[in-house]
Amino acid sequence: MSATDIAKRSHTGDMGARAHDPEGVRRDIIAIATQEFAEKGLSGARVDEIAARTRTSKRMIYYYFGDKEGLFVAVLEAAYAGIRAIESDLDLAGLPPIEAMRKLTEFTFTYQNSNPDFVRLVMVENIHNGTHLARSKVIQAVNMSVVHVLRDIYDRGVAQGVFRSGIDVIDIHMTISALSFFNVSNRATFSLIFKRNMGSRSALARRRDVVAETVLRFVQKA
Amino acid sequence: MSATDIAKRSHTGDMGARAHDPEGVRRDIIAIATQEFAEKGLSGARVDEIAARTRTSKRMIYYYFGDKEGLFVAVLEAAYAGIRAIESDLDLAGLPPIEAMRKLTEFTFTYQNSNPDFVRLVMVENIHNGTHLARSKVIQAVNMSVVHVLRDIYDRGVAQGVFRSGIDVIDIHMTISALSFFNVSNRATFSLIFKRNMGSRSALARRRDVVAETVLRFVQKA
DNA sequence: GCCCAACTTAACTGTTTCGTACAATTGGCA
DNA sequence: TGCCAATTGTACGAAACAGTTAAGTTGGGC
Repeated sequence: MSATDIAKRSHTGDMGARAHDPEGVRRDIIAIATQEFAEKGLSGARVDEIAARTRTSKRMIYYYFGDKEGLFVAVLEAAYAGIRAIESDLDLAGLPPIEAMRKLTEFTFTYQNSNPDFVRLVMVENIHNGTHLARSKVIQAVNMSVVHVLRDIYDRGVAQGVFRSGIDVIDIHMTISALSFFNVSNRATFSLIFKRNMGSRSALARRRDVVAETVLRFVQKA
Repeated sequence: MSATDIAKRSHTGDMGARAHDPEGVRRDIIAIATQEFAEKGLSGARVDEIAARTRTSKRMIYYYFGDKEGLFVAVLEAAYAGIRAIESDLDLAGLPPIEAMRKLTEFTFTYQNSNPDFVRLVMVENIHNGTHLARSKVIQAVNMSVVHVLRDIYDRGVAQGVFRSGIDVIDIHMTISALSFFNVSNRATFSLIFKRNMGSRSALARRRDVVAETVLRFVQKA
């Protein structure tokens, strides 16, 4: 938000965009709105507040996103798109099943703990019963890729005799997600009740290992 | 919370309360507010709406709870008090460690899935970083009882050689909570993305068993 | 029976907040 | 160059909303 006039310059001539920079404005609005919605929820966030922190004005929010809910949908879409992009870079197909499963679990845990905004947006959306996600066409297919990755790992594990058979991969994914998600979503109340700092570097590293072990013990044959 | 007019009668003459029924009014307000806050969040819920659904008026909310946040704190306290009451009736000390651990896990899972309002209130409170829970003196000790129950089960399991040693009981509790909580908190988005009805009777029973198995595999020696 | 404190009601207030009307600007293109 | 469509800024409206004012009512103790 500081010296942001550079973006204009760097644009090639593909589309007129110098003082007019619709994409940049969109991204700017979404970035700020992400923070506000994640921090205060859908009803708690204020359009005026978002607009004030943007490099542009409130009028632009309505111009690009229609209304507050339209903005929220766009924010959700951007958030889900973020995790997908990184997920595909993991290259788990090359690893032995056990290592791959551990790495996938650790990645999920670390990603969610490093991106509390993402987790909180999903919480907010769930409070609203997923109505905005349902409205979005883009997101539906996004997380399905994880299942394919998981399926490959699991099937290889069963074939090699290191994983027991008969497990639903969605169950595995649900377990990995739940254990990773909870550490962020319930950090405030849990830390308070049990007097733990769940956010410290060491606590996170320890819990990450426990989660990975939990998942492995669930799928392994032994 | 249903037929609650008995309380009036049972009141001794310590304080006048017949047409004046402060406790009844309080409970009524809290019951309605619980639904509204759970459904729409702290900012999303409307005091006027809560008041309208109450048998009394908006002025009473301010009379008894000071302001909207005071009401939310009272709602949170009531919600946490609910789970504690039932938890102590489980009598797990009499069961062998493995059975006790399974029963505790199944109870937690079933309770949370049967009380989505409780789960959603905790979600809402976490979105607000636990500031209201921190303000409440009552709740701090509440959930600690679970840890004692768990400690007893775990220690007996280790002593009998069926559980491996060196596990932090808070980790066990966190795992049980996470796996139970997620099934309610993320039901909307998860069901949508993976096209599963996580709320059906059969899906719940199946998942409950998977969760119990996950916990047992985590603590058992084998 | 009457007085007082607890309780209750309805109408009201001052802000906050989403959303819009309308004017103005900008840059590509004919 | 000058037009046109895509943007952008300013000021405002109308409704929603948390919280309050002020005037009761109710019932129990004296």
